[in-house]
Amino acid sequence: MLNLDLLRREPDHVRAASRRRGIGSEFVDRILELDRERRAAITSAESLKAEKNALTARIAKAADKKAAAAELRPRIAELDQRIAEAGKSIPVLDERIDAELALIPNVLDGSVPDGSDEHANQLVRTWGEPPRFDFEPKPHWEIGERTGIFDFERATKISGSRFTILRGAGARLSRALAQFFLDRAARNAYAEINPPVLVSRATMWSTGQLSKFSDQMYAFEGDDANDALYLIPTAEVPLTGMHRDEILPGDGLPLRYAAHTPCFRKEAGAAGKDTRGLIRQHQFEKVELVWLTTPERSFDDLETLTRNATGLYEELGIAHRVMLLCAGDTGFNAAKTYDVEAWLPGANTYREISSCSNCTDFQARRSSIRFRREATAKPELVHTLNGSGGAIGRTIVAIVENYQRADGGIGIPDVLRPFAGFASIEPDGSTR
RNA sequence: GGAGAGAUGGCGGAGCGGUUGAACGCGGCGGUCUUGAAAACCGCAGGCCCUUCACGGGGCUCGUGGGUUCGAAUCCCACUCUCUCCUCCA
Repeated sequence: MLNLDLLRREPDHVRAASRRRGIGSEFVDRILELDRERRAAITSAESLKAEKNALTARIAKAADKKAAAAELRPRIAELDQRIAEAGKSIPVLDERIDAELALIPNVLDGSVPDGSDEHANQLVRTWGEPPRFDFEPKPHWEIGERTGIFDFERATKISGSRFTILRGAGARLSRALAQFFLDRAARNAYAEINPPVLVSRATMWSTGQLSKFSDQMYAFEGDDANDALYLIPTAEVPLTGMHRDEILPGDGLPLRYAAHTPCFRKEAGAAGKDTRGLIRQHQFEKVELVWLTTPERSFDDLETLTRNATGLYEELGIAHRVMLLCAGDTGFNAAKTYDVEAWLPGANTYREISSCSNCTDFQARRSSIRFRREATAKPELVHTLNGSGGAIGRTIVAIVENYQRADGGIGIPDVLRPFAGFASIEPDGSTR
């Protein structure tokens, strides 16, 4: 959620930020007007309350309380009426301001390039060379189906489209990747968390997912709207939600968390995109990395987080590049996002494999996650960062396509072998 | 699912319907003392919002939402959550 105070003090800054996102800025004046009305209502209602409280205190101090109460009761009753009248618009205005504010994306960092879509994203760096093949490299679904490690047909039978069954070496590879990612997260000082994957509406709301992913999430209806439970679209939700409404000691920051969870997305609006293979699934696993950090270091921490993600693909020997997303491509909560894109020989292109974002105080404001620099200091909002480190399904895709052999078998990257327990997947699906 | 108990400040724990935003203890912060530390002693301290250039002033806040009352942490109602016992269960 955007800082209302920023909007009051620097409306032009917010207007400029909206323009960069390619959205209108009429909301600025609308909110400022609502805010003026709201504050006027609060001020008048509160001064009437103060008047009333003074009368009540007089009764409390009077020698004869009954007599004092009898004398003052009519004036108090009149004040009660005026208080109710003066204050009745406040909750309505609150709601309207919140509703407007909830639709405004985070203010972009100055380093984010202009542009409306992915074509304007900026190449930051590349690592590795795309592998050369002396045969025509195949897409992962072909290799996977031939070896039997993916079973799309039966997955469709039991669940529908955009689900995949991993079988044998495929399932083991998935498990090995989860272990590998978690192992590296631990080395990089992330605390491992195993959170619930069903979360309450309040949690979804506070992490800002309801506005961003509202049509992307699977929900279980409760007896009423408030006991609905949502399947998480990413572990970012429970990991940042954990500290909702907390004031953290400043010397404990940054907090770094890693969680391996399944993630669930409806992928509404992605019809026809990535229909083959396991690039875009309704259910997938990943290890998510989350930081709660301080404002002055959050952009440096974003670099570290991104390095943590790319380090995984360096170890796996998969060529990749880091892209700085342009204004139009940067997500709602983020002030700045780096995508890590892995080279996929079957597709002959780079595809997103991790997305690392600094949400600054945008998420923390809605979730009310704060910290104190000193024991006696005023609480300030933390900055939150999140990124995948890494995405298990998409990494399987990258391994299968990059390590495919002419005979239809698949090599396993060296670092993964101790976790997998095998060094290759043979054309018949067996392992060596 | 059934029965009971309870929800107060960072923690523990008080709180006749009226200077209780909240005793007391621990913890925290700042002092005094000390070469330094500890101990002891003294003092300061919740959060949110409105207002003010500022000093300050004001409102809200004792799980949440309603109600009674001139006045509610204290009384009433509903809800939520936690704990104990029973039941069930990976």
